[in-house]
Amino acid sequence: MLTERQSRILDIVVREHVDTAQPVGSQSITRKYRLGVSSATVRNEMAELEEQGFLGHPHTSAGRVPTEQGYRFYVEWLMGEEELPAEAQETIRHQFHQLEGGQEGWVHLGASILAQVVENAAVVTAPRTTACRLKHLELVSLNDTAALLVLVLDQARLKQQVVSLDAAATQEELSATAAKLNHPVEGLTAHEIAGVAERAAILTPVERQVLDIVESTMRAVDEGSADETYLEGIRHILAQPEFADSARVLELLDLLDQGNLARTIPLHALAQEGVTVIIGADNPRLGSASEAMRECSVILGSYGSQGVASGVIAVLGPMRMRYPRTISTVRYLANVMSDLLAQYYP
Amino acid sequence: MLTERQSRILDIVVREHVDTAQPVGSQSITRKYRLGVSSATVRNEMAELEEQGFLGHPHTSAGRVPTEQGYRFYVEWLMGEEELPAEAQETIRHQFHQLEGGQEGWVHLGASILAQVVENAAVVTAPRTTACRLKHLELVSLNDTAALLVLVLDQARLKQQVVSLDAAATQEELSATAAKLNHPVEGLTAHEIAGVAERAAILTPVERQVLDIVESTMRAVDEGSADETYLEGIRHILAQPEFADSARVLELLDLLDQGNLARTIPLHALAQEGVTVIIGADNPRLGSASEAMRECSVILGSYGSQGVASGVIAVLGPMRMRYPRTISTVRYLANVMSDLLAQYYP
DNA sequence: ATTAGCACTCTTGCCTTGAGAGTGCTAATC
DNA sequence: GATTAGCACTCTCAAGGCAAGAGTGCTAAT
Repeated sequence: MLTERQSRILDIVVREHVDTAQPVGSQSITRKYRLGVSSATVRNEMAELEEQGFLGHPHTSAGRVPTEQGYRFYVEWLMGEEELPAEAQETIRHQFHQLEGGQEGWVHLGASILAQVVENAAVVTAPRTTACRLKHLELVSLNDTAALLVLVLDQARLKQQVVSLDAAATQEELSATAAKLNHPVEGLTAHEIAGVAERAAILTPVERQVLDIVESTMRAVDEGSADETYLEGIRHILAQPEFADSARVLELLDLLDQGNLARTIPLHALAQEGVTVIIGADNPRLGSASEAMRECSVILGSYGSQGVASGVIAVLGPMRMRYPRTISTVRYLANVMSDLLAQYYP
Repeated sequence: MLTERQSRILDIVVREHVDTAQPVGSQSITRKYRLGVSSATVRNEMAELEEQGFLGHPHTSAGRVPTEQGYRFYVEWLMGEEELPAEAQETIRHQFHQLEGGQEGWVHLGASILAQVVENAAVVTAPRTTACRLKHLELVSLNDTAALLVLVLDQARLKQQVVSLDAAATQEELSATAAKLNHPVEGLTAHEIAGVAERAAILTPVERQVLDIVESTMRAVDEGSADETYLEGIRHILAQPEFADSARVLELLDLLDQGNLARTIPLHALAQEGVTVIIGADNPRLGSASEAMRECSVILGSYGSQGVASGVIAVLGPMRMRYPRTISTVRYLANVMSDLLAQYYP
C-alpha cells in the first residue's frame, strides 16, 4: 500500500509533528533529514499520502498534519517497540517503594506516577475482583452504644462500618461476639454469609445484627469496587497547545470527572492482554457528542490476572502523543502493579 | 469614610461585576437601578471611590471594576450575612447521608460537595489531631510468612500494614499474639508504645517485631495526617472567564496540586473560629511568585474542636466570587462536618 | 522518475478605520 | 453647593487591507 519512501516520510511527519505541534512542510523535512531527494519529491509523496488519507492540510497552504489514519498506521507499522528507559523504570519502582506495606492508596498512587511519567492524564481503576471473601472480622468499642465493625477482606482490603448497638456492650463482650462469629464465616462471600445467617438458629440478636451488617457491607464492596477509579494529571493536558483555551479542557473534564469516566472510556471493555491503543474517534463509546475527545487518544492496559482480580490502567492525551514512550510506560506499570497485587493475593 | 450613596454604588458595582464579569459603567447602573440621580453624578462618585482605592479602571475608558480593597470593604460592611438556602442545606446533608457508617472517604466527599455547591475549587484537610491512640490491633494471616496487621485507632480510623514474618505462623498463633499484645498497649500513643516495648522484657521476637511495626506505623499516621488534603472542582475555575486561557489555570494547578497546596494557602495558620476571608494578595503566604493566585480569593473555615481534632475547609475561586453564598456554605459545611466528626469521637 | 522554478494560496502580524461605550470636564441648572 | 446636561476625548473591539513568510501544486526540463 505504501512504498518504503512514503512510510519513511509518514514516519518523519508524525514524529516531527508530535515534537513541535506544528504542521510540517516539505522543505523543513529535507533540510533536517538527509533523504537524498528534493523537497519537490517529498511534496509529491505527501500529496499521495494525503490522497490515501494518512495526512491532512489544516489550510490549503500549510504543512501536513497526520490524520487519525496516519497515526494508526504509525502506531501499527512504523513505530518501534521501545523498552522503557532504565531511569524511568527506576522512578516508577522508587515511588511505589515508598508505600512499604501499607497499601492504602496504591491505586491512586499508580495513577499519579503514570501521569507524571508520561506527562499526560492517567486513569487507574482498582482491581475488579470476583465476589470478595471475608478473612476476619473484629468489633471495637467506640462508646457504650456504638462499635466499629472492622472487616478484613481478601487482597488485604479493609472495610469499616459504625454499628449502633441495640444494647450496651463492653469491649470484652464485643470481642467474644467477634470470636464466636469469625469461625463460621471465614472465607465466605456475602452471599454465602447470608446463607449461614439464615441456617444458624442459635444466634443472639446482636450476632444476627452484626452478620446482617457484614453482609450488606460486603455487598456494597462488591458493587462499589467497580467504580473506584482515579484520574490524575489533567494539568499536563492543560499544558498542551491544542488545549490552550480552557473551554476545551472544560469539556474534557466534564466528560471525565468521576461518574462519567467509565462512560467515556471503555475501560473494561477492551483491555485484553497487552496494550490497546485507541486513536481519536475510533473509541467505540463515543457518539458524536464529544468534540474534544475526538482529538484525544487513549492507551489502555490491564494489570492483575484476568479472571481473578484485575484493574485497568489508561493514559489519556491529545492524539499528538509520544506513543512509543507512553505504550512502554503503560506496559511496564502494568507489570509492576501486577507484581504488587500478587503480593496481597494468596 | 464613605457616604451612604458611595456605599450603595460600591455595593452595586461589586454585585454587578460578580454577575457579569464585565466592567460596569455609570449609565448601565442608572438604567438598571433607580437611584434617583443621573449617570453624571454616579460618575463623580465613582471617581471619588477610585480616588480612595475602592474601584479601578481596566483601561482609561471602560467601566469600573472593584479593587481588592473594594471587595474587602464589600465583604466587611456591605454584604449581608446570608443563611444558606434550605435547598442547598438539603443537598449537602443528603450527600453525606449516602456514606452511612463507612466513613472511609468522608473528607474527600466533603471537598466534592463543597466544590459542587459553591461552584468553585474546594480544599478540605483531614482532621489534624493530637498524637493518635491505638484502640485495638489484630493480625490476619495472608499466607505462611506474611500477615496483615490491622490497627484500629481513635476516631474510627483504620490502618493496615503487611508484615513479613520471620517464622511461619498459623492464624491461631497470630490471634494469640494479637490477644496478648492488645491489653498492654490499648489507648496508648506511638511514643508510649515504644516505652512499653522497651520495658517489657518478656516479649518473644515476633511480638517485639509486631510492636515495632505498630509504633512506626502510628508515627507515620501522626506525621502523615497533616498532609492529607483533598482538592476538588478545578473545573469550576476553568469555566470562569478570567481563566479562559489555560496557561493561567496551569499556573494555579502547579501551585495547588498536592505537595504545594499547604504552602500556597495558609490552611492551618488562620483558621480560628468562624470563617476567614482572604482576598487577593493579602494572603500572607504569597510572595511575588504567584501571578494567578493574586486574582483569587480564599474562604477558610474549620471543623471539629480546636484542641482535639480539627480540620480545615476552604474554597478557592477568582476574586470575583459570590461571597455571601460561599461564606454561608463554608459555615454550614463546617457545622455538618463537626457533627459528623463528633460521632466518631468518644 | 526526479527536480527546478514559479505562480498561487493561506496564515500571521500590523496598521488603519469606524463604531460603541465610558469617562472627565465644564458650564448651566435647581 | 450639589446635581446634571453636554461634549470632547480615550480606549476597546471588530473588520478590512497590506506585506511578509511559508508551503503547496503544477509544469517543464533533466
